[in-house]
Amino acid sequence: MDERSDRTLSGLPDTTKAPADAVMLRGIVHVVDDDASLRAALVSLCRSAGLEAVGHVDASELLADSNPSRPACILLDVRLRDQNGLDIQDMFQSSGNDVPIVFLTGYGTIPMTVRAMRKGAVEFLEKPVEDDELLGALIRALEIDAAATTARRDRDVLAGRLSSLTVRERDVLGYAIGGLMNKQIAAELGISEITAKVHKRHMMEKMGARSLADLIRMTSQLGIAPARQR
Amino acid sequence: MDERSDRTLSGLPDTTKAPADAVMLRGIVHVVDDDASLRAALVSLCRSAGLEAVGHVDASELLADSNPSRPACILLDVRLRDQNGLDIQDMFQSSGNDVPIVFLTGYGTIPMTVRAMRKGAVEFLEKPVEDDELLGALIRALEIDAAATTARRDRDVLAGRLSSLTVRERDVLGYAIGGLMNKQIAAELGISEITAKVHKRHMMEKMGARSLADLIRMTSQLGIAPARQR
DNA sequence: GGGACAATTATACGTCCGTATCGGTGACGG
DNA sequence: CCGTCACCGATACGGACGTATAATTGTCCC
Repeated sequence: MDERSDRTLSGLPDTTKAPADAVMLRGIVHVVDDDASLRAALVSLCRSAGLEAVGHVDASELLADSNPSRPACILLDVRLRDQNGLDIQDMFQSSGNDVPIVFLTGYGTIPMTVRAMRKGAVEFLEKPVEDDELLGALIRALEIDAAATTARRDRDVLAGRLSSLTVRERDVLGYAIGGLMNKQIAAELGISEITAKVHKRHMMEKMGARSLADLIRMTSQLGIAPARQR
Repeated sequence: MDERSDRTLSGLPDTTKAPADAVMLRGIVHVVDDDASLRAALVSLCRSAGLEAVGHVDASELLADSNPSRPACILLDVRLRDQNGLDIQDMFQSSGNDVPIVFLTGYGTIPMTVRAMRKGAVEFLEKPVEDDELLGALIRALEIDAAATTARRDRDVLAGRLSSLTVRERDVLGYAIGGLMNKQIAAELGISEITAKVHKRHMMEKMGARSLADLIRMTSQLGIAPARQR
């Protein structure tokens, strides 16, 4: 059953022209600090500025729960009781979670700053920090993740369609985006041209691609390279 | 069998698999420091490590001469006599020159580090610096620019082909990469399908595109969006 | 055993594409 | 004045494409 009736140019809902989505689904700030009183103060500061916020003693919950459906950012103390904030950043990265991180530290050094920023930290702030400066950084982080979230969601839709392809359909896709003719694709797979056409047709339907141009844009977004070039 | 012996996806020479190119055309380190003795010491340190290096009192020469044909990087002191290294970084960016910068400073702060790193600095080092650390950073910067240089060169070739198109050919390109049929392109331009075919043919030849897939990859590399989507 | 699905092949029809060949207009510069 | 170039148009042909219709085989699972 095909229920992709209302699709846009690339077969995806047009998120770029739907700011309501990003506004309705507001971001959340995860405050990670093992000092209970400071944590509470940071959380309440966020809330007073209209930002949703929750506190965490450590980052284990956040590392386990990678919920990519909602914009989020992390306010992370560099020096925790039993962990290093920079190592936590590494763990997020190696687990493929690119949630924006705002660092906060009492005893920061320039090498630490370099390391954190090089790995994509949004900010690296020193305690004591101005409220406005901190909130500004968090808002910026949330905006970054809001954009990343919509992009990731689009990408997941495409990845889902891709995974719905059969082996043969996936084969044909690889050659089709290389600009090969049906006849060449068939020869490459050792089947008749007619069969290749059938696979191609099914593939285009499943991918929701209206044209070869559409398909190529989708695959390049998914990082798929042609199996062979014409 | 095919004859794709020495061509890549976009019809350009495969620079990614030609390390000889990056090795033969070695990078150059531009040392910018207004302290003559320190500048000389840094230059000789680079040369002792086999890196080509030249010294500059200020960055005006570098800003004026944007020679993108050769890999380079800049070793920049944050505090110069009459200029701020971070402002120089800004000027490079606003002039479209993305040459990698390694900062060196005696009195650095974390906010300065954040600012520099956020704008793409490769490293932010404090004086006194270990020779190995500095050289490592410079080598990394040169490698970054070597990759950027080849990418830019490829891009320039494509941009050159694009600029060789006539107005009509450029129009047709915009619609063709949207997946429109010749008939639709002709209707869009208010001309006959035959004429549209002619323009398309010339366009494909000038762009060096063997297939629509080729063309789309080129245009996406150039940041060209379809004029209309099918 | 039968239903669902993937993979395969075939014939046939209309459309689209690329190309070749021919011709006409207007603008620009040597 | 004439060559060059951009732009426009037409006819025609072979091949490629998309689609519809139909059929066979094998596998997996209930």
